[in-house]
Amino acid sequence: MSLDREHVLRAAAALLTRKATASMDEIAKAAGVSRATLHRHFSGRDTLVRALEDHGIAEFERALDEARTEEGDADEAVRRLIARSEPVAGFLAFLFTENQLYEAGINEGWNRLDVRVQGLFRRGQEEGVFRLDLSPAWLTEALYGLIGAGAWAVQDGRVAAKDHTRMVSELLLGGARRRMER
Amino acid sequence: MSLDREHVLRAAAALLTRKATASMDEIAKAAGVSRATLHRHFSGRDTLVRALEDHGIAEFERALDEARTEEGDADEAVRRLIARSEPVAGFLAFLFTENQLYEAGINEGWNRLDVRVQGLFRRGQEEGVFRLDLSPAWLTEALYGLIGAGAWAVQDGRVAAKDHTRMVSELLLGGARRRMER
DNA sequence: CCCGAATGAGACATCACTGTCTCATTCGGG
DNA sequence: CCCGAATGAGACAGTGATGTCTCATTCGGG
Repeated sequence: MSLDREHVLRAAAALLTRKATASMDEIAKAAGVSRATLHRHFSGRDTLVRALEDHGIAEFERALDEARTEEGDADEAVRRLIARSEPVAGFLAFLFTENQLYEAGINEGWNRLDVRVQGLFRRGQEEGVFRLDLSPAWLTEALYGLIGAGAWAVQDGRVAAKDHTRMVSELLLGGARRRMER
Repeated sequence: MSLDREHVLRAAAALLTRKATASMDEIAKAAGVSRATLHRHFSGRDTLVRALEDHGIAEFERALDEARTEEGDADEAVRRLIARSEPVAGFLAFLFTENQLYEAGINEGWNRLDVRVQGLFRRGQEEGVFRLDLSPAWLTEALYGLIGAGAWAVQDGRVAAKDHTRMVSELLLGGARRRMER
């Protein structure tokens, strides 16, 4: 049942990320359902967008939980987080471009995640794993941006799906990690 | 004369990046002109978006020229490119999110730039400056993503404007550069 | 100071999208 | 096999945005 819902949301996120002005008709077609059915599941565009935001936030929070970001080396934790986020990268990309969420009331949910991610980078700095001249806020922003860019590149065939996690991890960690003195 | 145009385009890009469904009325207000005047400059929304794309592409191409990306060390060239792109980062962010350009006919212009940026990263790899396990295509995508994320973070007050270039450069180059054996 | 050009404000018809409805058809569990 | 639930297709009115127009006002160079 909710597998249908998941499928529709996924298609909607993919389309709206690429074309934010898409009509309900286009979204329905992209999801492979009729406009009537789309309306039965999500009464109106606002509801759909809200569901997209909620679902994306919930899924990313789950990734954050499963990655156990408080445990182990910070760089390994970041790597786990990216790997866990990969399946929901499409939703992340949507949330990232949908900056409109900074005017509605979704802030609380999103901010909660933001704090956790920033906390992870801060921990890495305190433990001497990450360089100190790049702020946690920026590293967080960069994480979102790179995951989104990666998802988009995969979806567009410019990068192989199996390389997504490695590409994002290597670039972000390579830039964030402190040079080993040696 | 065209300073007005530049101003309007800049405001439109900033607004549309944040809220892609903004009405012409909202865009006009954001630019500080009346809807009638906005219409006198750009006859219709399509025209405006097209102008935004063209202007963004032209400006980025200029940044590419001025950075002289064929000269000197590749990593320094990338740094110059990021620095030159900073003033037009807002347009870059718009182009990046406006992935719709992959269905219209703007491809040619954009592809031309894409080839040049990828070429720069490829040169860096051939000269032993950049690591080989991250493809030029991905590094290019990451460059766009990071510039966009940076512009967005600055516009939102999470990063100081003067830090934009350094933040983006350090992260991207840190991740892309080959480790010096030493 | 003057006059033409540009602008702001608003009215207006048009149009695409939206949300709701009906009805025929398909699907799937019992 | 059967029946209720879900779906697809389409019609329909309501609504908000759009594009065009007019007119009064402001602006800026000569």
